[in-house]
Amino acid sequence: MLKIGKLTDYGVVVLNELAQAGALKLSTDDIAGLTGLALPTVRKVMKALVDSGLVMAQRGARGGYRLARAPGQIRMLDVVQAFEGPVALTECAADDHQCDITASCSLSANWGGINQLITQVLARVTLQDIRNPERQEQLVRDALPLTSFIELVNLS
Amino acid sequence: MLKIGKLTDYGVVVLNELAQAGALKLSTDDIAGLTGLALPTVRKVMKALVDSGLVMAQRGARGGYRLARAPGQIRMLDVVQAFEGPVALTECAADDHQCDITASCSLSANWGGINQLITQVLARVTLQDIRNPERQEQLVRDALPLTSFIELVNLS
DNA sequence: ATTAAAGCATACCAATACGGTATTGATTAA
DNA sequence: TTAATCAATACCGTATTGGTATGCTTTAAT
Ligand code: SF4
Ligand code: SF4
Repeated sequence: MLKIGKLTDYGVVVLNELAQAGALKLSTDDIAGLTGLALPTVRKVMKALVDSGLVMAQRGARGGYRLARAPGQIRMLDVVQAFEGPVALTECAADDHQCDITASCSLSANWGGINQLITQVLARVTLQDIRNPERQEQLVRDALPLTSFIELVNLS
Repeated sequence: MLKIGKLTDYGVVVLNELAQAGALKLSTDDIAGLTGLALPTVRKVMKALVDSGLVMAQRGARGGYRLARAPGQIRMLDVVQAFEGPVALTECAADDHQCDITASCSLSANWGGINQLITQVLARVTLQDIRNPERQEQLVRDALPLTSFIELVNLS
């Protein structure tokens, strides 16, 4: 089950709530209440989001969190990277990392393509997109040209 | 670090070797030797590949493994599913599974789009593609139309 | 039939990653 | 000064994963 971490998922949920709130600052409590997440979990999520620069935090009384940019400027890729680091499908794709057989592996260089494709997809879907169910179908429909193109290539 | 499991990765490496061998059957020992993987690991990998129908096994003396279909007909999606089950980026995307807050989560329905996009990508890259480094760049280049299209959508 | 070469199935273990929780400290507005 | 709020760190239990070992079943060749 190829999946992203729960925390990453929660991150998106929180971002969604922040987008809803707009200019209004939300406290940790607010977020916990709105999302149904446990308080400590929210803290952990917020730390990652703040560290990555996706949300701004203001502390002290009447503080809270707000988005650092417009929802249309927050890419899924940013969120994923905030929680899970760089996208590297294989070990050898990550910097410095290399698996036991990297030396003799004839494919170590060949994963780059898929890696980039996945990255592209994540980079092009924004928080705004994911907030809007109608756009979901649109995205998939738009991807069809890609698939048919590759199909042609494969016939060669 | 969004990644696939090592076993999945190894699966591709093995498939690559089988593709190279063509009609010739490879034994577990052969595969271990060619790839540099440990014998028990190869066994585990082969089980998944056979169960999923991607490779045929013939047992007994002079037995061995060979691809069940042409490399161009083996999709990365098939391999990933063979090792990791269905592609479900979030908990709620998998059948029956649902996270603690699914009930109150406003985004539970909205991950479908990305999920399908990722699936599409994996479905359209074949073993043949990944064996050929030159095709890597081609694939990424072909993806550009998709990205520019989405860019336009985002401006609305 | 016998035998040896293979694949098959299962069970087990260790390490890591992950999710979740608690505690304490640092800021800042009122 | 004080209360509200975020920040930092540290901890722990569990689940997953990767890796290993062992014994059994099938089959071709002789
Ligand atoms: S070297 Fe080969 S087996 Fe190792 S991570 Fe890279 S692709 Fe996978
Ligand atoms: S319900 Fe919401 S939080 Fe739970 S898995 Fe689905 S999207 Fe993620």
